[in-house]
Amino acid sequence: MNKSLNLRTRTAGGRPSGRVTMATVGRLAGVSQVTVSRALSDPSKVSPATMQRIQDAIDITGFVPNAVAGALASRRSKLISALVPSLTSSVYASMMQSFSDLMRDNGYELLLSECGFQAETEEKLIAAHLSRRPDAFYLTGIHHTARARQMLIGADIPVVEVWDLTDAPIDICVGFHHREVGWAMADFALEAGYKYAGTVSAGDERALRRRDSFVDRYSARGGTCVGNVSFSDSASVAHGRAGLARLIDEHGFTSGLIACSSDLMAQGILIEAQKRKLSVPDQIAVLGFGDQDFAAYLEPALTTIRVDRPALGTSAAQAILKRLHGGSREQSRVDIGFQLIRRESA
Amino acid sequence: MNKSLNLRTRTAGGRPSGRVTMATVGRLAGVSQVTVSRALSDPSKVSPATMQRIQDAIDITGFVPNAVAGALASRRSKLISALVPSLTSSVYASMMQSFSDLMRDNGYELLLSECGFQAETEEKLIAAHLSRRPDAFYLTGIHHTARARQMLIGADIPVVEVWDLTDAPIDICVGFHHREVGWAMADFALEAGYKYAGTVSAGDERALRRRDSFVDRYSARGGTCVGNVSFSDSASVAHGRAGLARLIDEHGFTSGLIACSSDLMAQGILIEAQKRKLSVPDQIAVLGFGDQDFAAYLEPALTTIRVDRPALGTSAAQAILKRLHGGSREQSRVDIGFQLIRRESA
DNA sequence: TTGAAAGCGCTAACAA
DNA sequence: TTGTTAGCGCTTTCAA
Repeated sequence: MNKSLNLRTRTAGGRPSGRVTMATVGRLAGVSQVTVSRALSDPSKVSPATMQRIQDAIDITGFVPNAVAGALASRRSKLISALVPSLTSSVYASMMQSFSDLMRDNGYELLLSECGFQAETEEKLIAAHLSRRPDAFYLTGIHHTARARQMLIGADIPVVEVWDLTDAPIDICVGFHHREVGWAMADFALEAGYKYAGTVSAGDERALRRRDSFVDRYSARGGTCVGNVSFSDSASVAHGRAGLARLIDEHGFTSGLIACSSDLMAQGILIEAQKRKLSVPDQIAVLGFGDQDFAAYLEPALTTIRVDRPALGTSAAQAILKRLHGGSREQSRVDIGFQLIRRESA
Repeated sequence: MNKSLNLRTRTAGGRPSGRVTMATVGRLAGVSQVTVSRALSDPSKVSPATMQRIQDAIDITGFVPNAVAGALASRRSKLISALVPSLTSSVYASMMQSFSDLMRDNGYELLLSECGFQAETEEKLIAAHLSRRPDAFYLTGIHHTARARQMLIGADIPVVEVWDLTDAPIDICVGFHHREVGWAMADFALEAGYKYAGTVSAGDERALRRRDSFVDRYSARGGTCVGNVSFSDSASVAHGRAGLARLIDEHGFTSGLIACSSDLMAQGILIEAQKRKLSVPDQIAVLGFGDQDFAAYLEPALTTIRVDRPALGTSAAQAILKRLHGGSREQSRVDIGFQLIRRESA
């Protein structure tokens, strides 16, 4: 009684619950510190009566367990590091969402940083994150510096590379072949009867790879590629509009299909076409990438490549969890595929 | 020489650098463990020759400092907890970006979770985050459960509440008055000559607060509010389209201004209007909120409320850093304001 | 079912 | 400039 009063006073005062430890709780409940630890990690290992007293003590003190100490002692941080190129791009965000949901359901929190599109920036962040001893690592893409790979391998934790596929993953990789996306877009363009095409792309490496394979296949099968416009930074509606303008004004594009690196670019093209009173898809056909939320609700509705982002996130999380719990050791590769969704814009 | 060889062998082998500690590095460099710690935290406290040997030892071993142990010993985790309603909404993401950039420049990493729009979910996440002993806490909005406030106050760390303003912040708060936004929208509508108005909103509390103050002011000053449509979840283009449809079909809206809870909604309305061949802004005027990237590039360009999201993020970070370094104790409140940007849609 | 003892890998005094 | 000594608050054996 007296004790609890003391504790309440402290809680009301200056530096409170931060100082409450398992030892404090144990003292109040009349048990040792270890018993408190057990009660929290596995209640079945503690008698119901003891459990109750501990619970009361926790309520009184407002005890919040110190996961830092726990992590140091157990060598498990319950933290997952994640590096994404951009927080603002809803493409990455929407897959991150399903990834983190599943992780959190299993007791893991996310240490998230934005790494941009440069491997050197990523390398520094990997070092910073590894010092926090995450239990697993999420990376976007398959291109990393040699030192980054080395550090990651040295850390001896599950590493998942998402959004792309390679024969030599660091550990696990979940994604799809961007080259095949380009091919599918080219085949579609040809089969739909578009003899002329242009491309508008953002500056990231995967987008450029899709574009290159599109152009190769399209040309190889007899299409005429009128011009390629690319921007060094991320996709945006503004770039989409400027992209169509440049295709027309600088490359003499008059009609045909435009293959975009993302739905956002495609949206910009739709708007610029509308402004210039060019009919879509008759004069200008537009093919997006991503099948973002808005794609089906544009006017005309966007024909695009759908990537199942929730599945991407879920698969990545499942692969990590399997390693973490099950403990399987073999490298794994999951091809999530993609799908061309034909709507009205092409 | 021998030692370094041993270490290399271990690194190539099974469980490597994870086991390398400051003690290992020190042994290799011929100094004690503390000297390694000093060399890393403040090189000026160590002689250049020693520094060099330590650096070599680090390179050879691939040593990655254990920040978990560091945090436990120093009681500073260099971690900032952040809870945002949604990762996919670029509105929150773009402010988080500037927040995290500034934090990272000062050596802090982000523990980020999505908390949705319910205070109960948030409460659980707050508890989980606090157990990791973050050095500061970032919250979205000012509505939290009593227990959440209590835990946060008990943690005795800087807490910043962003996106809204209140007279009773937990600690620091940075935002603007949503009520004033509604008033500004109403005043604009009236002064621009729109006698009829409708609203389309997402389900979050701040959006609803803006809408309510819009409706109050607009009606009070003589405008006629034809109808309000709201959705229980987040804003989207699809909801924008459906919103206009419902305003017209269910509320008999024929002409006037539509005040939206976000630019995304506004965009949907623009598209639906185009589809229905209603001219904007002549028959239907549209007023957005947020001034997102795309707003200026829609057709017609969107008239909207600009909130300086980078400034929001930077201010929040600066306030935290000031507390963390300077150590000032007084509560602070920063009104970041907002601005109506008139373009073509209204 | 419970407890005692020994660390986890660092930082923070205090000495030398 | 460097080292010694104590912890930080937990988890992990190992005993009782």
